Amino acid sequence: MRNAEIADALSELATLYELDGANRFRVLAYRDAARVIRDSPLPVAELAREGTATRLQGVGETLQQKIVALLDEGEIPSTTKLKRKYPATLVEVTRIPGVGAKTTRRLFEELGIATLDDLRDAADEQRIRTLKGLGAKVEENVLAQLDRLGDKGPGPRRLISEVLPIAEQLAATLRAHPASERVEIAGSARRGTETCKDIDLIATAKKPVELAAALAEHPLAAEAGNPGDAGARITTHNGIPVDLRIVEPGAFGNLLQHFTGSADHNVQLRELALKKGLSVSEHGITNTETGKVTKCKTEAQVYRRLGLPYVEPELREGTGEISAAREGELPELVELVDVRGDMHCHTTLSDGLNSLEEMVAAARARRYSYLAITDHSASHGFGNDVTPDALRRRIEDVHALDRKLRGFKVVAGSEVNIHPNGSLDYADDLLAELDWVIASVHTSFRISAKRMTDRFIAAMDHPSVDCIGHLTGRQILTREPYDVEVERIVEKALETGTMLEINGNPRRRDLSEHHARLAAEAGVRIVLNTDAHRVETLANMRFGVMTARRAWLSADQIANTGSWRSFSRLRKRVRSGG
DNA sequence: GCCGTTTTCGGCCCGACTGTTTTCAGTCG
Repeated sequence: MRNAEIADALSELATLYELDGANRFRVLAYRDAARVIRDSPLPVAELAREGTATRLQGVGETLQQKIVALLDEGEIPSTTKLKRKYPATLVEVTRIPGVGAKTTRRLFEELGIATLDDLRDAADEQRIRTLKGLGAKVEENVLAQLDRLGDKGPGPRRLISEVLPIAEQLAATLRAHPASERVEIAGSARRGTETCKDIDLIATAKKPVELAAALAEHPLAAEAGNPGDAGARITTHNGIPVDLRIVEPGAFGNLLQHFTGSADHNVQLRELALKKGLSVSEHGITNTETGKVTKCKTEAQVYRRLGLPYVEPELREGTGEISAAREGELPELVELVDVRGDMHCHTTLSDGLNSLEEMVAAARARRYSYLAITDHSASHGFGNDVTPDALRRRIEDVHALDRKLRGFKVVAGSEVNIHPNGSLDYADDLLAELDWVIASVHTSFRISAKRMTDRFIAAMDHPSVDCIGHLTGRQILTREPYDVEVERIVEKALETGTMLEINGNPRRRDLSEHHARLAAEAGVRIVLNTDAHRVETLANMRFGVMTARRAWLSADQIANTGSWRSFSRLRKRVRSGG
């Protein structure tokens, strides 16, 4: 059973407990555990069977037993029991924004509302207002939320590549406005998460109302609330909610820190603060003894006041960064400027849109020192089928171009399919002629985790394979990762000296930050690649760097932050002419 | 239900907003 399914089961049970009026900290414990399990790079089902799932922060003996029961019986016994009391459909009702567990339970017990359809009928017939404490506004909200849900589901998350450029454009406009002083992007976009649901902007301004009005009148705004001196709220034409908050300069650091989050990071930070007699909020840091409030101009001051060094936004996920900060063990994170080359891109030879020469020129314009050309082996329908002869001619072309260039290395490579049996798409002698080989899976996704893992392991055992491409094949928001035993992959990568790629395509981000952290901690060499299919998408390197930073990686853990010479030395096979 | 450089028991973040209330509970981020 996948981590996501275990997490869903615990999360459902949390809601059932909540409906039942359980201690709210117990409910919180189930939700926390669900999140930790969902994000774990390890197979939690196996850990629970071995009795070692308790090493996950937030999972104790009780939850471990419930996971084992879930595996054995298909459902947690407490869930089965509670479902006799509350229909499972009530869990859906609690997902309506504005309707929580308490309200749902009353609607069920006093009006017999069990499903979303029941809820709509009751709101239509104005029966909700007959309950004490609930009125016409609640009915109005319920109907509005149900309509919205019918359209597209609740507040869709979007890829950061869709959201961040809009955030940057809005921030740039506001910065250029004469009324503005400081404008920063906050929220998940600043932390570099895979998806975002909205945009948070934090600003200080000489004339706050004018700056707020500038956002409300921005051409990207389809709807705007009333701009005031505290800020403004708009929705863009493509439906992204944007919140601008304007604050006095003296508390800019507090507000930026608060709205950058994450929620988990902030909770842990406040817990730490309380132990030091300090209470943290977006307005400042209060000494709980004296009541004295300290306001901070910068985030660094916020952290300093709590006795911590500055914590980079990408690390603020509540996954150990606060204790690392206390110990002075925060990593020095890799930056985009550290990246010296891109080892995965495509051209018109397979399914790319630009020529070899165009891709090289674009890489040089990015001030890289090297670029690997890695068209698909294409036995399975990626654009043109790159035959062995075509690949041989390509190798010659690449080498000829490389000889012409000074201070830049063009690398003759290929992204070779791994067949279901673990064999590769080209003959060994041809693979040996290549300077760089990425092995990837593009077909037969639905095989067992064991067979998929064996497939990768066979490829890593091949002497010509330098790197594994987009390990799990996931496409964020649209395709689940395929089942693969990441621990075994990591072990084999270490043993054979095979590198693992972080694919920077914003749809992939694969390795995920969780897998990348696991692999790098084990000592596997990581490569940041874009898998670009046109010159523009070489710029996706920024998303790869975001994943690397969220995986706590420093430049020295990433192979392509060094010169071509040093990169070359890190490959498992020493090649001629390298 | 989890967890421990102030605790193996007694804690477990903070504030804003909303709708319905005359002081607050529920919900949310």
